[in-house]
Amino acid sequence: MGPTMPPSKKAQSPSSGASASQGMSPPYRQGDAATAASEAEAADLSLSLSASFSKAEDEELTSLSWLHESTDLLNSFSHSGLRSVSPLQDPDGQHSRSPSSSSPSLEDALLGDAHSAYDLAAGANRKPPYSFSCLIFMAIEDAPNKRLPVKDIYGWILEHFPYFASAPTGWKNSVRHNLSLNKCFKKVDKDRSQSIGKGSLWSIDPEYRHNLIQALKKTPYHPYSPGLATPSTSPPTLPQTFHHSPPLWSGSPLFRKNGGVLLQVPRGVIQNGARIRSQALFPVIRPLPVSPVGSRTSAIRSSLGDYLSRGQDSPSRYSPPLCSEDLQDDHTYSTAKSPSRLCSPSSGMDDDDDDIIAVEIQSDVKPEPREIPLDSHITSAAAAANYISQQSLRGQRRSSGPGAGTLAGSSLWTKNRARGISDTLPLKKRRAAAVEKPPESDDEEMKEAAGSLLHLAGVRACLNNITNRTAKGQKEQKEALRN
DNA sequence: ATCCCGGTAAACAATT
DNA sequence: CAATTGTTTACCGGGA
Repeated sequence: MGPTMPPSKKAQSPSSGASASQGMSPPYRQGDAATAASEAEAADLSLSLSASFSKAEDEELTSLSWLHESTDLLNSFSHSGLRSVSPLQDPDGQHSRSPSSSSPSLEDALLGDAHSAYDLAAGANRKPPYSFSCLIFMAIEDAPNKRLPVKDIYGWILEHFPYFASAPTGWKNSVRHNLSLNKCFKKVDKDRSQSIGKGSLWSIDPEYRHNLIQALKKTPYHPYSPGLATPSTSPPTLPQTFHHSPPLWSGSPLFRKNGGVLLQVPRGVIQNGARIRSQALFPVIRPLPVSPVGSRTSAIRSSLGDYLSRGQDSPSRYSPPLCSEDLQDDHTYSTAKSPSRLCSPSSGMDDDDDDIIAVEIQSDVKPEPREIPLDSHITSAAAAANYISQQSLRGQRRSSGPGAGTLAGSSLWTKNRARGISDTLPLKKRRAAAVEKPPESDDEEMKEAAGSLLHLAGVRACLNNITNRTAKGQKEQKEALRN
C-alpha cells in the first residue's frame, strides 16, 4: 500500500481515541445512589436474566429470543430506580459529553433512545464500529430469509451506514473479500425458480453464528471501548463479574427488531446462567485470578455490570465466574477466529473468556487450583476442544503448501484451506467439494473429540487438553508424513 | 520484535 | 463486451 493510506483507512485509524470524544454519549457508571435495596434488586435482575438465559439456552433459542425476554426484565428493572451517573472520562480527562441532564441515563443505554446511546446523526458519517464481518452478519440477519445476495448486502450496509455512500468503493471489495474468506458466511444454492441475477445468496453458517454474535457483542464500541473505559483497579481476586458486551449499535437489525430497544447482552448475566447450573456443586464460586490480559475485560464493563458487580462486593449470593456459559461462545469472533490462540499455552489472550482459558492452561504449569471455578473447567474443556480442532486445521494448513496465504492461512474462520479441501483442486471445485462433501473425517473426529470434551467439562480438562494436544501432535506428524 | 487480525488493493476467473 | 460477483494473494497498520 505504501506510505499513502487510503482515506477510509485514515478515517478509521484514529477513531478509538479521537472520535469518541465527539458525538458519542458517555459511558455509564454505577451511581453513588446504589443502595442496598437496589443492590438486591440488581441481584434479582441478575437472577432473572440468568434464568431467562438458561431457559433460552435450554430451548435452543436464538440470542435474539433471549434478548427479547431479557428486554422485558431490563425494562422492569429500569423502572425501579437504576440511574446513570458520572460519565467516564476520556483519556484526556475530559468528559466526552457534559454530564448534564442531557446526558443519557442508563435506561437510555439499555432500553431507550438509541440516539442517546449512539448519536446516530453524528455517527452516520463516521465509519461504523463494526468490522465488515459484523456488518455482513447484521445485513444477513436482517433479511427475512436470512440470506442475501451481495448486492443486497451492499444495500443494507449503505442503508444503515451512510458512511459508505461516500466512502471509497473499496469497501465493496472488502465485503466480497469477507464473504469469500470468512467461514461464517456460506453461499446458498440459488433457487432456480427465482433468479436473483448474478451471484448467489449468502447466509450465515449456523456453526459460526454464535461467534458472529460474540463479535457483535464485543465490538469495541463506545462507550465501553477498552480505550475509553477505565481499567479495573480491583484486585484480581475480586469478582470481576458482569462483564459486558457493548450495546448494539442503534442501527443494527438486532436493535430494530427489538422495537427500538437498545439491547446488550450482559455477559456476566450469561455467565451467571452457567454459574447457576454449577452452583450446587460450588456454592461459592470465585472468579479466577485473572491474568493481566483481563484489563481489557474489565475495561469493557458497562454500567450495569459495574452496578451489579458492586452489589456483589458485599458477600453476595452472586459471584458469577468469568467464563461464558456458552461453550461455543467461548471463542470470540476475533480470538475465536483463531482458536489456536484460544487454548494455546503460549498464545496471547485478548478476551475475558480467553483469559480464563489462559489461566486454565497455564495452571497446568503453575497450578492455581484454589481459584478455579467449575465453569472455567467447562470453558477449559471448550477451549481444549477448540484447540484440538484448531490444531487439526493447523496441520492441514501446514500441509497446504507455501501458498497458504497470510490471511487465509491465519484464521480458523477462513475457508477452504482451513477445511482441508485439497488445494490441488480448482477453486470452484474446491468450493463445490466443500458443499457436497461433509467435513472430512479428520475434522469430524476432532469435532467429536471436542464435543466429548465439552461434555466432560471436568476438573481434568486441562490435562485432557494436554493429552489431546499430544495426540494431536502425533496426528499432525502423520499428516505431514502422508503429504 | 513478533505475531495476529482486520482492512485494503489488486489481479484474475466466472457468471450474467 | 461490460458489469458484477467470487476468489485469492499480498501488503499494511494497529494491537497485544
